[in-house]
Amino acid sequence: MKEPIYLLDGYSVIYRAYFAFIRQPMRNSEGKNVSAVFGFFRTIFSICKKRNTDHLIVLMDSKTKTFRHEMYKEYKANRDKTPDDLHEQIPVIEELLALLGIPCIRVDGYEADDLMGTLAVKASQDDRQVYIITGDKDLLQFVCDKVSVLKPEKGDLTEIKRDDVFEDRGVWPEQIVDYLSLMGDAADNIPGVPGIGPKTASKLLQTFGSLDEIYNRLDEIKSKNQKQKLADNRENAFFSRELVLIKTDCPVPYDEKSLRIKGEKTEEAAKRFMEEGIPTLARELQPDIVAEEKLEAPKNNKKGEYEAVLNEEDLSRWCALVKERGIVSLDCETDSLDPMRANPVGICFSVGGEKACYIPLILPHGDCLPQTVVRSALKPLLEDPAVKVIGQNIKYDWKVLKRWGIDLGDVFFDTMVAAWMVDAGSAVNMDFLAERYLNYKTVHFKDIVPKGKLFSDVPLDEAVGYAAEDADITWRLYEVLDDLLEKKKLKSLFETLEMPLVRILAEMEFRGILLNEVEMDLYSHELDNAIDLLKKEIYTLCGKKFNINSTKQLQEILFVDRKLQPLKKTKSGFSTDTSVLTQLAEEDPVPEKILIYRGLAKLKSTYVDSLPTMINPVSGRLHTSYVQTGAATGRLASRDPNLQNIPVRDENGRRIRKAFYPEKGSIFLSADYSQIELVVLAHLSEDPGLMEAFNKGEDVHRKTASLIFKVPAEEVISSQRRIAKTINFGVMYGMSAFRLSNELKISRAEAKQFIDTYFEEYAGIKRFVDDTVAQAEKDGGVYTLMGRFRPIPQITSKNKMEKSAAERAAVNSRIQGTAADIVKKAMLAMDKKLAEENLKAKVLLQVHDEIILEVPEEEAGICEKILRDVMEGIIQLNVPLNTSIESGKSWGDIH
DNA sequence: CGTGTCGCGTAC
DNA sequence: GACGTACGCGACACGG
Repeated sequence: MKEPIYLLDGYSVIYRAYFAFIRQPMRNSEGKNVSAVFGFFRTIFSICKKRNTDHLIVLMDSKTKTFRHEMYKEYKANRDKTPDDLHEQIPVIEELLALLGIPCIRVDGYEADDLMGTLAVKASQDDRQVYIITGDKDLLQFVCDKVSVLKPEKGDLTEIKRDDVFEDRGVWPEQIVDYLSLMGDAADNIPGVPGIGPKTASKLLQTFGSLDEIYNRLDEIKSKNQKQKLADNRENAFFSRELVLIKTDCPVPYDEKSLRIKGEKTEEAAKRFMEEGIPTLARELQPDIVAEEKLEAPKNNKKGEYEAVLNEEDLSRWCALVKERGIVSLDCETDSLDPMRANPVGICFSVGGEKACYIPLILPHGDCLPQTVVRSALKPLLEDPAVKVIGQNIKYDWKVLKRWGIDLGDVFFDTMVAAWMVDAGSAVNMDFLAERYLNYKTVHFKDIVPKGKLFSDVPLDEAVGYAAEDADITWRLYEVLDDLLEKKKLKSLFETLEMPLVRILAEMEFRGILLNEVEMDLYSHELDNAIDLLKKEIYTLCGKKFNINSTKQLQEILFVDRKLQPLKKTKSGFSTDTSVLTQLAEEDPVPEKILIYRGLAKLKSTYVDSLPTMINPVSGRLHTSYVQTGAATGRLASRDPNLQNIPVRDENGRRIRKAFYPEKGSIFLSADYSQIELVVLAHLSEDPGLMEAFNKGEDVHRKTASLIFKVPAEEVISSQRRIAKTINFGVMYGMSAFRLSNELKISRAEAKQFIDTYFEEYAGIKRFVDDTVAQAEKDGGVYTLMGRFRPIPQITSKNKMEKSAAERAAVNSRIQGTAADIVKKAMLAMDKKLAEENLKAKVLLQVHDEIILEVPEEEAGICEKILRDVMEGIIQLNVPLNTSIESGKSWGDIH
């Protein structure tokens, strides 16, 4: 028997490699996607190594049209265009194949499938074992004793033999062609028999054996429906069969020489892998190769030593150790993800040295110390301002412990916040951070706690291994991230802004806000009636019932039944969003009703019905959670519930705001930065025109209108001001002429004219945009005024769309991020001032450019003054930063 | 039945 | 395709 050969389906493996990493593409240091190059060669290398072979050939599809296109010009017609960042990788792959001397064959007019089919037949006749590496199902038609398919899956290859084909699909390899002819293939645009999928196809073939037999004995098919479908599509089925049948007579060389990897210029190939930013593969070829510049971060993936603390002796030993060191990493295990409801079931500590302990707190979980004993030992320790506490998302632990009776004395270092500052573009959960910075694979919560169970149900040994590990890893991450913050000059921002903010946010969340439940309930019923009425009207107008919430069904109604004009597309059909419905409302009564229905349904489901369920039964208040690492720009996010998107723009929505009210004897005080993003833009760009507008206290939109329409400010009419306002905001988001023209219902040319004039008049803004892009290209990201960095790797993308999206994000990030820094700084200063003045007023909410306080009535006057002074004096910009302050007996009274 | 994705809509 | 940053709802498709 001769050496087995390996036939690799080039494009199939390339595509699978690319899409395997699509959610988190592998990028080299320049931000270029290298997923396909990496995955493709990793597959090849692993075959050569594991199978100890050098008989491997790569087959590629013809670059010109094939005989299938001649048969059927729609062949593969509905395939999406290859993404640009994949397309760019193909020449690199070909270059590397050549350097490595791996045979790569392409024959005009034939697809790789046909080349593989031909070679598979030749080789098996030549007494060789054949392996076909592909992710496509078509090649299964060749599987037999001598031929099997290797399918790349999860970085590994699964071998598919004859029996496996039957097991997976319910048909034998020789039936695969008929099977595919019946079911068709959407990806290749092969019709098949519509309505027959894989299940039915295999059932039919099991009964009848082949496509010919199915049609010979059509009368024996019981299901009328199936019989009809088959009868109607006889031609389609047989035509599909011709397309699916792979050729075995292509003009392709088959000789010992052309089947082998020559493996010549491996050093050059290794170098090339390094250049592409794939050191892993470079080292496969040349283990001692080193990167030109940067060194890998030191990894710490030693296994930790963990112990359970079950007696007073061990407890005091740990307490003494923490006290002596004055610094500890801490992690609480609890019975709920909601920190305002969670009770601790165990606490763990580490002070470094890859050692950690776990103190269980409830019985089934371990023969543990009484909670009162643990609490009185830990309270003086953790409340001591001389003991620095480190945690991963420590705001959570802080709140849980506070409810348990311990108020942390020095919330010193949050590894999650640190990781986010170091790289705002990546994940910050601990499992990810451990792999990234320590090369350490953590135990996952899911793997030790069965679904529906609590952490306290887990046996003590396993619990120790998981929980203590969290404290241990948190400590290790602290060491690495502390260093990184220093190196990246982010330490001061971290220490003076983000870490102090952790406590402020925790306090705001802890306090919560009152919501009038009775009013919400009342409103819910009113909405219910209004929605019901609208539903009925819509059904009557349409002549049938359907689910109005389903965009799919709605499209059917609007664009098929009512024959309205689809105006916009989405990925999977026609859009039915507000802008479309508003336009359609001009010629049909239904869209108008749908708009109203949507508005009410949104209010009801997202706010009116949902908010009351989140009121904490103990405090009677609504406690949001601010996600400090939520936005890459530096903004906060709010969730569970999100109190940063409570409606305000129309009356119906404002009724929800009105249901938020202060405690008895208090009022709400709100301070809102006026136009903070435009002010920031004026400061950063130093554009004289924009600066002048703010310095003279002019109406900036009016001034913009006067500039672009070239009329005196006092002659600007409201429509001109509206356009100017849209452009002012649009510029900060990088709005295109296309979008502007849609928004303002003007022509593209007009819109472009406006934008051009805008940038002529505000030349400083133009320069700001250009400088920002240039600087982002240089540094791979942008900085805010206070030095916060946001990585934007796509800024060097060759994909036009990706590149311009990155440019917009760069410009917007500097503005939005600087504004976010300013508001955060003001929150800190405000909190400090209130404490200094011994005031009872508390900051409750932050909504990006606004902070809201709950203030006892007698403090209203003084607080208003403090608030204004703090907000307006927090930073000296080259234009004034104005604040509008309002107060009220409900949130709805403000604005 | 849970999970992930899409379309849509709310905020700034 | 075409405006930045978020969160969350209902529908739907998919996989067990």
